[in-house]
Parts: sequence; structure tokens; C-alpha cells
Amino acid sequence: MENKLSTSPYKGTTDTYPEDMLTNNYIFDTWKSVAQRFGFEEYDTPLIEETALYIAKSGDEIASTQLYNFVDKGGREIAIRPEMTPSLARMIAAKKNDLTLPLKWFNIGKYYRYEKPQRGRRREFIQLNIDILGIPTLEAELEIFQYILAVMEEFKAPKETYEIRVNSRYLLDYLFEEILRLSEEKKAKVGRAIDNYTKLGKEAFVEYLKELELTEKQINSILEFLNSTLEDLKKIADKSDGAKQLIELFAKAEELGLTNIRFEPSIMRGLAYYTGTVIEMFDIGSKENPRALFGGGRYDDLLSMFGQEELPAFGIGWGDTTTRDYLETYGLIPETKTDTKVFLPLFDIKLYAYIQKIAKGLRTKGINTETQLTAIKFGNQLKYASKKNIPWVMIIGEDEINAKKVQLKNMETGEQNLVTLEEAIETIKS
RNA sequence: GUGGGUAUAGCUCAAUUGGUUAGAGCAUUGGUUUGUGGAACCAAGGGUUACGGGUUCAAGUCCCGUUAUCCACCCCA
Repeated sequence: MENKLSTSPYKGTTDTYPEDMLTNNYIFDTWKSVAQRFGFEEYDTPLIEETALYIAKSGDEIASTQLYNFVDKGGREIAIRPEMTPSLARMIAAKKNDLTLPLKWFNIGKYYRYEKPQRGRRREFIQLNIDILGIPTLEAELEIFQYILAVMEEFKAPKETYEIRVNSRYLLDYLFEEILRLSEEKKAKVGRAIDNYTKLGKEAFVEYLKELELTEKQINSILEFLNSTLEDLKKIADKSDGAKQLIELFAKAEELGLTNIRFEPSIMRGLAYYTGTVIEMFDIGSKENPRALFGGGRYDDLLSMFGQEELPAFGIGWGDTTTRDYLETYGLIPETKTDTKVFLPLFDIKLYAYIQKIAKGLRTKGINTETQLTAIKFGNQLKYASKKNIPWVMIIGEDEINAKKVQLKNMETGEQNLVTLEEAIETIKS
């Protein structure tokens, strides 16, 4: 082994330099401000949980291979959170009688999964979780749809580049149980194949179903199902709750004028705990981003793991990595500017205390102010401010102090005026 | 976990099918210009060629291993 420490971050993680942080914050601030606009409240949970919380809920695969877990010094089995939902369920179960329903909660936080990193997928990632709890009807879905579309509008995403694909687990249940009459084991395999339908292509898909020993008739039923439209659902609406709900959901969405939403029979969302509507959003304007930007759905038996009665819930997990890739693909990341508003150069170290006093005054007025700390050549000080994209430079030397004024320079236009400090503050703030 | 591609300066890439002291552009720092940035010119710093081993008179170049990264599979809460 080498003696020197590596400068690269741990596999699947990324260092975020200030420049990249501006991009991240653009995404997170958008998620957050739009959520607040809809009346969602922010909450948080610990990064670590008892491993049992994840084993109780998820399949073996997740707990055994993709979970970062360890034993703490007290012998407890601990895991770093790979998702938010179990923690959210715990929080709600713990105080259920004290919480006023419905809850509209969101969180933006880090998660860790032991995965093989590739485009759109890292071991460390940040995700927005936004959920509505306590609304059993489709108005929960519609609220989240409206939130999503508001965020996409805020991102200035072109309408033709994204699509929310919607399906219902109840509809899939109807297919598996009433039409195909599959065993539990085959349900899982066929479900996964359906999820991969678009990727596999029809031929490979049919080939795989044959391998599973499905009959000709069953395979045709599946293909017919995958081609079905909302119109087709009307024919089975009296037999399938899923079909009925989807018809109602799209009717209401139309009434609200919602766009970029489409019924897609191949959306599955794993096999874990979803109970009704399932949704995913995809980039449909390019081939760069094959992964879903977010996924989510309805999970009405959220609290069952704590032995409590049902609480209807609908929510999504929206990943930072796929979102950044999407925004980059369409050039939607705004030119990053510093948050600093004004730079104060320093001509002589004797003026240091004086300049600091001015800076303190500016900061008190809410103006983000950076000062020069060593009296280097003035040209280089301007160069520094210019490189950091600071919009204003307030020049104060002996001459200005004697005149009881300041030189305020606009770094974009180069324009410069001798004004009073008060006038300068006005200009910077406007 | 399985399979494949890649690895040379902070970034993008050169380096005669194994041959002297591994180069360039951009970026960084300084100077031309001691109170006026963006341009131009000049200069400087920056490399154990990812790491370890092997073949050879000679390895950035060929071989093996490790690590990282990208892509696909698996999975995707």
C-alpha cells in the first residue's frame, strides 16, 4: 500500500467546489422555494438509523448489499440512511395523534447506497423527498403534479423535453391476478421485465417471457396491455380500481390544465410498498439521460411496520444527480454569480481598520462585502474582484477619506462615480 | 456482484508502431502598468506519466495485478 493519502474522494462521492455549490444551491433553492409556495413544511431526520428499520421494510437485496451498515461501540446494528421513507414513517408513527393531517412535508438531504457508480447514479447523493400524508384521494397526486410542473417551469425546462409517466399498481395487480393469474414468483419476474420493456425492445421482451414459460395467450395479453391507452382503460374501469383511478386522475389533471403527464403501462417502480399511483419523470428530448429524474407513488400502508393503522400517503424522491445532468443537457443552469455584492480594495495597510469599519457598516445594511486583506498592487485587486464576478467595487483611499466620499465602480460597465457612502449603499441595493 | 473501455500538469490533449532532459493550449502566479480589471506580450511555478510488479541494453509506450473513472448488466427503496 502507498503511504501518501489519495487526493480523490471516496468512490462514488464528489467534492463540491464553491463554483459547483452555486449550481447545487440553484437546484435546491428552487425545490425548496416552490415547496414553500405550496405550503409544504421542511423536516429532517438523522443520517444514521438502526439497521432494523430498513430490513423491516425493504427486500433482502437492499439490506444485504446496498446498505452502508456497521456495528456501533455499544453493539447496535446501525445503517446510514439509503432513503427517507422509513425515517419519515417513524417520525409520524411516534407522534401520530399529535399531528394535524394532512401533512405536507419535504426534506433535502444526503443519502448513501453501496452501488456501482455510473451516469446519474452515485454512492452519495442528495434527494428531495416531498410527501403528502393523510389524503386518500387523488387530490394528493394532483398537488404533487402541480408542484413538479411549477418546479420545471422555474427551471425554464422546455415542455417538449420532459414527461411524467403515470401508472397504477392496482392496474398491474389486475393484469397479474385477473388476466394472467401468475404465481407470486412469476409476478416479480414479469414485473421487472415490464419495467424494462422500453429498454429491452419487443423481441427480447417476448423472448424473455417465453423463457419464463408464459403461454402464447399470456404474452399477447401483456403486449396488448403495454399498448393500452386511457381509452382502453375505460373498457375495464368497472373491473379494475386501478383503471378507474387513472381515468379519474387524468380527467382531473385535464381540468386543471396540467401538461406533460402521460399514462404509461410499463411504469412499475420496483416491487416494494407502493399501493396505487406510481410515477416517474424522464428526459424525452435527448438520449443523454436514460435514468428517471424522480420516482414516487402512493404508499398507504406506510405505518404498518410500526403496527399502526393505515395512513394514506403520496410522495416522490427527486435526485440531484439526474436533475443536474438534465439541466446541463439543455443548458438550463444559469451563469453562476457570486453572492458577494461589493469589494473594498486596500491601498495601504494603515487604512485597514478604517476599511473594516466601512465593511462592517455595509454588512449591517445587509450588503455582502468582501475586503482586500493585504495592500497589493491595485490593478491586481481589481483583477481579483473581476474574476470573482463581484458586481461593485467601492474605492476608498486618502483622497476619498478627505473628500468624505467614495468611488463606486460598476464592474460590468466600468463606470465610476464619486458619491457619498449613503448614495453608494442606495445604488448597490437597488 | 459480472463484463468491457480508459488512466500523461488543475483542465483538454501531444510525445516517430520501445530510444536523450515527457511538450502545447487553456487555467494559475508574477511582470510590462507603484490608484483602475477584462486584451496583448514576456516570464515563472506546476509531472514519481494513477499505484505496484514484470519483460528489455532501454518502458509514458509491451505484459500482470491493484485502484479510480466511464459504459453496460444486476438492482434501483
